[in-house]
Amino acid sequence: MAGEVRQLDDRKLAVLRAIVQDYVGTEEPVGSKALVERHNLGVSPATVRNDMAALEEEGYIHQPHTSAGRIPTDKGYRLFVDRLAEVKPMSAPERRAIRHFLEGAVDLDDTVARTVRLLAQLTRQVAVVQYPSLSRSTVRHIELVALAPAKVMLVLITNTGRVEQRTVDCPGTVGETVLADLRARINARAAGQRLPDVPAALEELPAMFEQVDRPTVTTVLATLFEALAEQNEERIMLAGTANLTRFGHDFPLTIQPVLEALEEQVVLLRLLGETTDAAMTVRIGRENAYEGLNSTSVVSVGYGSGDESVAKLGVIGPTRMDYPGTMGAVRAVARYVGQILAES
Amino acid sequence: MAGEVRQLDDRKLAVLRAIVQDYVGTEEPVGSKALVERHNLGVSPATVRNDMAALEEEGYIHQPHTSAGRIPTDKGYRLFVDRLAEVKPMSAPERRAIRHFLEGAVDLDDTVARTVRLLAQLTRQVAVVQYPSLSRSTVRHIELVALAPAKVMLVLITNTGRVEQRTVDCPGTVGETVLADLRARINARAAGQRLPDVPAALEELPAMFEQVDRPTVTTVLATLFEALAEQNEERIMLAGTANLTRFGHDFPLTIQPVLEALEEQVVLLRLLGETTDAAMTVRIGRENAYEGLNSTSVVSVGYGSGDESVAKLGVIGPTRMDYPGTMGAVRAVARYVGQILAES
DNA sequence: TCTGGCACTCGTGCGCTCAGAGTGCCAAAC
DNA sequence: GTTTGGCACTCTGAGCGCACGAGTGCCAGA
Repeated sequence: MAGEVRQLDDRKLAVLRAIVQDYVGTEEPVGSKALVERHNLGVSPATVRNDMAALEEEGYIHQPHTSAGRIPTDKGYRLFVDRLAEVKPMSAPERRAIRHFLEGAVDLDDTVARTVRLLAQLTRQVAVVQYPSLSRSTVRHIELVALAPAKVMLVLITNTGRVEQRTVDCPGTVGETVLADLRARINARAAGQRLPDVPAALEELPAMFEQVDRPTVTTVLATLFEALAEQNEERIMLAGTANLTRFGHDFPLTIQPVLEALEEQVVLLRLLGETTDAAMTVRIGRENAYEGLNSTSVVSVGYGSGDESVAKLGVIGPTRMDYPGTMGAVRAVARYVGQILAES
Repeated sequence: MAGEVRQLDDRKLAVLRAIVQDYVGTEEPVGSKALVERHNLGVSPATVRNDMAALEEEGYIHQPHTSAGRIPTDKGYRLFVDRLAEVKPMSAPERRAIRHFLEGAVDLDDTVARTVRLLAQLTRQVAVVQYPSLSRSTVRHIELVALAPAKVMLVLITNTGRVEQRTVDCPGTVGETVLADLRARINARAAGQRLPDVPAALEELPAMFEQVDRPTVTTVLATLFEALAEQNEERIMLAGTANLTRFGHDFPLTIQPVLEALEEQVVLLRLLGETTDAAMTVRIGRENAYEGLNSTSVVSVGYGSGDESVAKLGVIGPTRMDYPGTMGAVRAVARYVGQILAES
């Protein structure tokens, strides 16, 4: 790989950069003449043509038909992102606006909702935000409420502000004192624990109750563990689907599988799951595992309160997208959501 | 209006019905010859042509160009829905499947999510489900949890299974006993009350506490009332946007405003809000207040646990949609969600 | 009141041509 | 050796003309 790249001298790389920039802007194959006109490369079209031929030979660009201009391939975008582009930072006013908009949120739902809309608007693409994940967060409080003689509502509140709730059908009548006792003991042991550690912390609990009450206790605990484990813990919010209409000319064909993918939470979760925690991840075209997204790129990054990344967010757009701008917006938004979450 | 309709004899109505049915099926303007071939009307094409001319005169159908077939106008669909079509009931296996699918839900979120996906799948259109509204529901329990010396978390649980939560910053330290007292008193008065009635029921509460604690009490109550009033109580879930791709040929133009509308919860809420409670509402084309939905139809109906309709659900599709089938699906789903909610 | 016939309209698809943009290659210049 | 200008070649897309077919409106006769 590195060998291949080394064969391309600086001017060829400049040509590739120019091709990507122009194509992203105009959405039309770019030819040698137009290229020298718009970027002052200091060489003639003929020279550029030679370079283009070399770039095509290496698989970085491709021409749709003979005698049309060139468009970048996935591999070309990849090189562009890795070596030719710099993340474009947000301007100070933009950063202020982001922060201000996110600060207005009243609760976690609202924060996520605002984040996703903001991201969609900034990038003019489809934005995806995963809720702060349960697996990394800790128990703030667990509440038990009697609804009926043999029916209990269980509410789980996490440090990220998330609330999960379940109704439990108990095997027998549940006394108010037993319930209060159970509530107190559960919280004493579970509060502050990371969610995956909770079952272990509560292991010995049934033994501490009288024989009669044990079935109730175990039933409640079972439901609690279920809520903890529930993979539907992984929720996602979406915005900006209207931006799909700006995808391109041949778009009815492109847009259908994308819309389908967006409807499948599982697909989106896996998509974001591929993000390596620390840095920003860019998946270009066929690099995406999901087939329907083969002509789109995904830019994603982890975010979280404090140092730890507890969830991910990202943007989905056509491979022909403004990578520097998109990456800048994604990074900025992730940073600010993290701050907001840390504060609340 | 009634006068105009009376001028159309039975055969003309039959012709209109046939035109609607054919156009919905084929998506192409339907001509007189094709019409007599596919429906045995017992008359010749020429006769049908005369009837068509009359129908066009009255504004029920319209031809895109001279010498093309006819397509129904909004007014034509309206007449079709009002007088010519019968709601097509779901088959027994379909009903069983619906019920079975909805019964698998674990909580309210899940119920709504399943409902909306089901509706989208059945109608092959875009489905919208409003969460059971807070304003009609009653308080099941209100929970207060101390998070920090001067920080309290407030959790509101309704009889529809919905959970709202807020953190409250109190003016001073809050003692555990005061908190327990407050919790008990709030619940004693508010439990079972309809949400709008809660403020009145808690009016005299601050006076029952010692002077020192009153600021805390009023702050907590203020947040509670805010949570009750919050218009964001009105949440909505959406599914089936991928079905937009089946909208029609000129679809890039049609689809954009629709996607925009779908992103705006406010628009959707107003849309469903127009539903009159009892019966099913059908808004055809320009009958929709929102401009972007001028070439779509909305079929919506209220649903709820028991007799009372606490929320609404519906379907958005092209004006050229299968009204009888869609209406049947919407009605059936609404009925079963109501049952499921009543049981839980 | 319905029907068959007939002339008329118009959109669509097909084949054709032509201009323009872009390329590849080659020989000359730097 | 690299760059440049020139030239022939290719291909797409727009524009045009034409024939076809579907569909209509109207009229005279049943």
